[in-house]
Amino acid sequence: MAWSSETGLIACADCPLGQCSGLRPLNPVQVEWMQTFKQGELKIDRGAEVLVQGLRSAHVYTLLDGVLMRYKLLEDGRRQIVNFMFPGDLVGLQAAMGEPLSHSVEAITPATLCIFSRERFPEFIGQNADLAYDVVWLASKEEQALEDHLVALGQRSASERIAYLAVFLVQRAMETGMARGTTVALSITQTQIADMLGLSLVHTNRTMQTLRSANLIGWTQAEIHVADLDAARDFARYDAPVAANRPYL
Amino acid sequence: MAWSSETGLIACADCPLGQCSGLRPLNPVQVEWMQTFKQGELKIDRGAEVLVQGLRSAHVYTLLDGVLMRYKLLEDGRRQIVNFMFPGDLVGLQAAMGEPLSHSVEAITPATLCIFSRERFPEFIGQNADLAYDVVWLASKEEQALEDHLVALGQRSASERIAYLAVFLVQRAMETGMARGTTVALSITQTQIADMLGLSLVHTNRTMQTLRSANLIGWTQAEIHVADLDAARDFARYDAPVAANRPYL
DNA sequence: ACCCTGCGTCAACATTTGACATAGCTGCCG
DNA sequence: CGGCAGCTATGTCAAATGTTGACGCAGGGT
Repeated sequence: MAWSSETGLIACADCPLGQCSGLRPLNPVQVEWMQTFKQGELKIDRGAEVLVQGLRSAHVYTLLDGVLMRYKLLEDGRRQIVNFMFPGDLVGLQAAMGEPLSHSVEAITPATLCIFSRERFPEFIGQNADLAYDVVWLASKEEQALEDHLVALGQRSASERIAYLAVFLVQRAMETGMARGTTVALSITQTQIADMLGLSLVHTNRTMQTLRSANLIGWTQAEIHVADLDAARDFARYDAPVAANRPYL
Repeated sequence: MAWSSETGLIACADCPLGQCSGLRPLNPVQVEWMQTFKQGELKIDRGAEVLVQGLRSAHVYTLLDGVLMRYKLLEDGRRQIVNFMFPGDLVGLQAAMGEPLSHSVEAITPATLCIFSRERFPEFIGQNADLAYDVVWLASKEEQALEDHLVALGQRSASERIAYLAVFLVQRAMETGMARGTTVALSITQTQIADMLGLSLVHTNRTMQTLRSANLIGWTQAEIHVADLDAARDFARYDAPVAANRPYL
């Protein structure tokens, strides 16, 4: 409280992520420890870039609010969206390793991020075993998500892919308290969907219409609505990962 | 030495990975620390399963010698190979997190693995900051590899994908000292290539023939040979990641 | 009010890729 | 030795997906 009133920033003790039912709250010692590493906050609009492919970033972030996407660009302009990031996700782990980034990160909703120093990251990991473990946990989960995306791109048909992505996004939104029931207010363009799933824009459009008229996936500019999650999961042949208690920093 | 002669196992001080030019050797303190965690070795043949999707494993491994593949199966039998693993890679990080595995791991050459206890992994991470950092580093690198695979599946044509995979494998083999020049003796079946790249077996076969007659990629049952690495990289539009000094455990 | 621009939609057509059937080759094993 | 299993190779055809170009609608700036 003192911290927030002095600095105008959110104190770690008041971290909004603590309210999030899908996330495991930090204990008081950890909160205090995190607080010493918090450097500030970043508030950005939809469309703003957080990190740029190829550069080394001086910061690592935790996403406090909003949704981001990570993508890679080829020189010829092709874009592959690699994953979407929800509150509690660690942004820029590669930066923490002192490496140039292999991808860019852009906000797809207005977003708030918590800023940490890249330089102090080794110290951060070294001095608190629990949190080091959590970092590994998050990295392992991220890897698991990418595996699932790989399966989608490699093995599934266009309609299965779109159903898969809808289920994936709705689930992540539910975990992080961003969903009302099974509906998520999230504006994702069809171009973004196409770039994530490796489909052409037009084919994405056609396929989405088919799924919509089959009443499987209701996906509009404004929101994603999956009436029957189980039916959609079944159609996409996607086994939902068990919602473990996700840590955050 | 004492250790190896007493137990018949390789002592960490004699770890074959220490000879590998692409890997950063451990310092003596770390070697000693690793030694206390080493539980044994696993020697397996081509085709043997190391880890099985859906199960919890009691062990985590480091690959000492050989090549493995990680894959996910769908209930209907479709298989997506997620990545290949080379000496020095950490196998079963998810197991270390106490989670059921999201993928299986199978040897594609005879292989030797170093066995660590899953239960003691938190302790391992907690008591040695350097090594904890290395674990995060490895996880981050693995994530980067999966990103590259995603770009391949999402954005590249069949021939680009095959060229990409050839370059990827040759590079990893070169880093780990498994290549003679730009040739790698590694038996990968076309079915495996197809399952990795999301192509049908038949189309994979045809495309490989095309690449072979164009003298871009020489890929046979017995070995992968890329005469001109730069040309192949260029064709696949694949930017080789800088070969940083990879740690190992 | 105007003109941008971004986004979703539609139709016609081209291309890539997959499916199926079949055959040759090799190594293994009884 | 014969036969089976796994792998690579070919041909033909069908289906899935990509490409191009055009239209309308909404929002934002001048």
